[in-house]
This record gives sequence, C-alpha cells and structure tokens, in this order.
Amino acid sequence: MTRVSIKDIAEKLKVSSATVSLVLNGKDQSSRIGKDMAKKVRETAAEMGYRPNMAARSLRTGKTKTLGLIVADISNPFFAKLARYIENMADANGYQVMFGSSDESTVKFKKLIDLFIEKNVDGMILAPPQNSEEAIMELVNRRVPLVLVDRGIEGLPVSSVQIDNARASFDLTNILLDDGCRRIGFMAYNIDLPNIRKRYEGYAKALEKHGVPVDEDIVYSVDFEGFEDNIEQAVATLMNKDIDSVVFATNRVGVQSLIALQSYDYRKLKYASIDNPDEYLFADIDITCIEQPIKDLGERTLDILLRNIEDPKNKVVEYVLLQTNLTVFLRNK
Amino acid sequence: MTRVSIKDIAEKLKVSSATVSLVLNGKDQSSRIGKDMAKKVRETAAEMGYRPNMAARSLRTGKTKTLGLIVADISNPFFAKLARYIENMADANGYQVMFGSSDESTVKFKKLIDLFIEKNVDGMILAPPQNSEEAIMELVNRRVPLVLVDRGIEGLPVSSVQIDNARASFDLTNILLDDGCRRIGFMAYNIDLPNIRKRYEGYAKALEKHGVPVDEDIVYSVDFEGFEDNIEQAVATLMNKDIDSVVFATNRVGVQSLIALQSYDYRKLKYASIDNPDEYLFADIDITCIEQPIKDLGERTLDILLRNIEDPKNKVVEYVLLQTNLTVFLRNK
DNA sequence: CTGAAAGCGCTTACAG
DNA sequence: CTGAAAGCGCTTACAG
Repeated sequence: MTRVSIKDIAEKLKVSSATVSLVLNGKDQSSRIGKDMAKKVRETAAEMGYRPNMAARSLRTGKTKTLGLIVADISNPFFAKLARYIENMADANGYQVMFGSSDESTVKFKKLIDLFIEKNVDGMILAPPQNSEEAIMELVNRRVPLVLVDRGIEGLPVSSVQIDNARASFDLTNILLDDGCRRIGFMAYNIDLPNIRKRYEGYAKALEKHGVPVDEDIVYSVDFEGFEDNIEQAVATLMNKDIDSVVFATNRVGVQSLIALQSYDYRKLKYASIDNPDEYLFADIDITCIEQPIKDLGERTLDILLRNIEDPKNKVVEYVLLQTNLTVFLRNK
Repeated sequence: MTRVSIKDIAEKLKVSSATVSLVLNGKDQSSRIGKDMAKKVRETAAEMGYRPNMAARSLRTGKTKTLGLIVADISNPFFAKLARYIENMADANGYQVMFGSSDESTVKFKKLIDLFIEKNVDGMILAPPQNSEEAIMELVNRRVPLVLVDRGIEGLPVSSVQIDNARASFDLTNILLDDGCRRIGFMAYNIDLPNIRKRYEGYAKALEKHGVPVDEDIVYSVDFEGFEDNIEQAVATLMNKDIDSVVFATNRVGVQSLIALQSYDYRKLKYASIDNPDEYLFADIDITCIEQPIKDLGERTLDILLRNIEDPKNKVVEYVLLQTNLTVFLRNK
C-alpha cells in the first residue's frame, strides 16, 4: 500500500514539490509555471499513478470533501432513497458521503455527530431524533455547515427541507372524510417527532373542520424499539375500536400495519397514507397516498448545504416546505 | 469551527504535547505518566471539549478508521439492509462507513475505488459490477484489505461472502418442477454478473435433472439501465410464450415483474423467487422464496475484513458460501 | 518562472 | 516520570 507522493514526482523530475503541487491543482496558469513543465508533471503523475492523500490535504486546507449524513435507519426505504439522491448530487459536486443511523436515539445521534467532527466532514445532513436541539445548537455555535432534512425543528436557526407535513396529512384525512368516514384511526410512529407531530395536527385539523371530535383512543404512536411487535399490538387494539378507516403516518407504519391487518377483516376499512411504498400496489385495498418528492428533498437539502459550505459567511437560514402530490392505488382485483 | 488541539491542552497545563497525546491514547500506564498528571489531562481535555483531528492522526498513523462500501445501488432494499448491518458492526468496532453506488458501471466503480483510496479507507467492501477483475486486482496488488460481498469472482485471490446461489436457485426451481411445472420462465437481471450467472446455472441444472430442456426463449436478462421499462417489455414477451411459472432471480426483478404482471392473467402462474421482499406478502399469489441471510452476509464480510485490516500479514483468502432457507408466501385471500 | 520553508495536528522513538 | 524533535504529505505565501 505504498503510494506515490508529490515528493516522489518532484524528485523524479528534479523540481520542487511546490511546482508539482501547483500544477496538479490546476494553478500552473496563475503561478505562471512553464507549459512544458506543467505537461511533464501531469504526464509523470499519471504514469506513476499518483493519487492525492486527502488526509494531508485536509490537514492543510481544513477541507475533506466529505459530508456526513445521519438518518433514523438507512435500511428504511425512504431514507435509503434519500441517501441515494444525496449521494448522486454530492458526487456530481466532488463530495463523498459518510452515513450513520441513529435508531431515533439521541445518544447515538450525538455520538455520530462527534465522529463526524473528528473526521472533519465539511458539512452535515441530519434527520434528527427527538430532544436533539442541544446537540444541533452546539453544531451551529461551532459554525458547522448543516441542514436538517425530513424533520425541521421550529425555533432553531438552522435550515431545513421537508414536505408540508400538516397540509399533506390534512388533505389525506379530508379525502376519507369526504368519502363518508367518521371513525378514522391514526397510526403514527413517535408522535413527538416534529414531522410526525405535524402530520397529527393536519389529521386533527381536518377532523375538526368536519365537526368530528378527535378520539385519542384511536390515535396510536408506536415506539421505534420493538417496532413490529408494537404495531401488531396497536392494530389488535385498534380493531376493537369500531373504526371505519385509518391514516398511516409513514411508509413503515403502513406496511407493517397492513401485515398485521391481514389477520383481521381489513377489507372493510378505508385507507390513506403518507408515502406510497410498492407494497401498496399489491395490497388488496384502496388506498390514497401522499407521494413524497424524495429527489427534491435530497437535492434541495444538498443545494443549501453546498452553498453554506462554499460561502461560510452566508448566514441565510432557509425553511423549505415542499408540496406533495396525492396518488391513489385502486383495488384492481 | 476553531477546535481545541492537543497543543492547547498542553499549553494550559504547562506540559508537553507528547504527554497529553500519550494520556489521551491510553498509553499513560506504559509510558509511566504520573497518575495525577494523567487525571488532570483527561479532565482538562473533557472540559475544553477536545476532539481528536482524524486528518492529523491519519497522516501520522496511516489509519482512518473508515471503511468504503460500494454496492450497485444503495436504494435497493437488499443493499440498504446489508449496509445497515455493516454499519452496525463497523460502529461496534470503532469504524465508520463511506458508501457509493456503482449503478453496475465499471467506470463508476473504478472512480469510487480511486476516491476511497484518496481518502485512505482502511479497507473496502465491494459488490463488484461486471468486468471489474482488473480494478480489483489492482487493489490486491496495492495490498488494500478487501472483501467481496454478494458477488464473488472465481479465480481471483480475494475473499468473498455470498449465498450459495446455484443451490438456492436449484432448490427453488425444483419446487416448481415437483409441483408439475414444465414451462418455467427465468427473469434475471444482468445474467453475466457472477451471482446471477450461478442462479441461472442452478435453474438450468434443476430442469436438466427433470429432463426438461432449457428454452432460452423464456430466459430473460434485463439491463440495469431503464430497468422498469425493460422488465415491462420482458414480461409482455414472456406472457406470449405459454409458460406455467416463473423464477425471479432477485427482489427487484420480482417486484417489478409483478407490477407489470398485473396487466395480465398473472394468477394462473406459479412463482418462485430469490429474496423475499415485503411486497410478496401482499401479492395475490403463492410464491416460494429464498430468504437471504443478509445479517450474516454483512457480519461475515466485516469479520473477514477487520481481521485483514488488523493483521496485514494474514494472507488467508476465504470463500464463504452461506446456506439459505426456503420460505413460502401463501395466497390467503 | 521556480524553489525553500513553514505549518496543519498528531504520534512516537529517543534523550534525560 | 516527562520533554524536545522529527515527520506523515500536502499547500501556500514569500523570496528571488
């Protein structure tokens, strides 16, 4: 694993390492390095298979061309897709991505942040768990370029990109109400997460508009730990509550609930969901979905982050609320 | 973003930076640093919020505590789950993971490898696309610790961890044959990938054993680019070929094919698949699946990689073939 | 047009 | 028991 260094090239060509460095960084014009010298340097570097050592460069410049991404769980298809779009755009801009999963734990979240700082990431993209205001403010104070994605935190001076959660959930619930439903269950995950909270508020607001009181008895907030069992429990209870429909607050909640629902007479209910996983295409139900614009989420996030990195004096904080589209999966069997 | 360095701590305590470094690296015992000195150093470091600068440490030690992971596409649930298990085990051993998606392109694959080398990853986990033997051999020659996952390449002196693809596919096809099927379609993705090739061979071998000739007319190998359209085309053609069943070579092939199949009388066919995505739980078909032991895949891979990193003289090459389980999803509607 | 030199923050033999 | 010093590979202001 012995690598060719700038020094090796310099020695071979009997020039200084400064010359080699300047050429290889494309600064040969501005430092008026001779054209033939520049050419010789480039050729020799290619021949010898020179690859810059980022550790050395980072130590000198303070930049790593690496971004840190923390999501709740990279194996959740929503976050996996988001990661993919972020990767694409990062790559197009010369950055690579390190990732970590918080499992909704503040402790793990903080630990990942510390590791990213040690590794000198140029910026971070965070989908924060609950109670992470403090950790985030510490990053703000350290002037670490930072964008929250999927989950903004109100009141924090930090840019965020997310969908209009309240409105999406309001629209979805409205459709069920217009369709005659009055006993609408709400299956959520971690209702104290800011984005899920908004989704609950949208649900409640739609009910209110139709003069239907919110019945907290048919509102479920399920923990991340032991998720599958928790959902099974919640579904079992919910099915005794005389409901006529359900709103799923996320893809994972929806899929897992439908799996559990197969043991019941699930066809008699009507469904709505934030997210539209492929599973719904196959489920033998009519379900109205909000499709999240994941590509836009990723790209807007990276766009803001890269601007903050490239212009550290830029103090603009942006709160982006992306609008969403309704899609409907019809029972086709 | 001004950070506390070892020097800052040293100056504050009026000791040398060597002392601070030794204490913070837990070498105070072996260098017989005074107990009270060590304690004071640790306290001050904590107070001042010291975080080591990995760029400096890496430059000095050559280690980054970072691993590189290249998959075909991180948004594919199989790879997303694999990434998650790798992340967990890496984290438990003090490593972080950078990832990249090759999109089955040799060019992108090589580019990602080069970037990982520039960033001095301590080792790489690769699911290589076609025609990447050369790139991999270059890594071997550079003595970069390396394990292939999901896809071993025969004849290369590189450790690999994968399922027993031929056997899994053989078993699966056998079940259809025993069930009376004789016109069994095979839907694959990139049949020249080593793992997919093995799956094809298992399919062919099972047919042969039952005296059924392989009909290449009902064997489909679909390109990664334009995947969804390709599948739709392939399904359209396949449905004119008088088949009685299909084997799906991967989760993505299966899900996408079933989506396309909804426009046809898909219920008359019998199904088998490598992988068991949740979508199958909802599809209105009987399907026999091979469940890949993704957790074992990830953990065995990392286990071998970490051993290679920690003991660079270890020249043992391991080819791991994990055995798989059959699971059956029954039509329950 | 090009070179000599400093310094980024760390670790580690070596000296005492 | 602790300090002074070298050096990892790079970039960049400065000198000529």
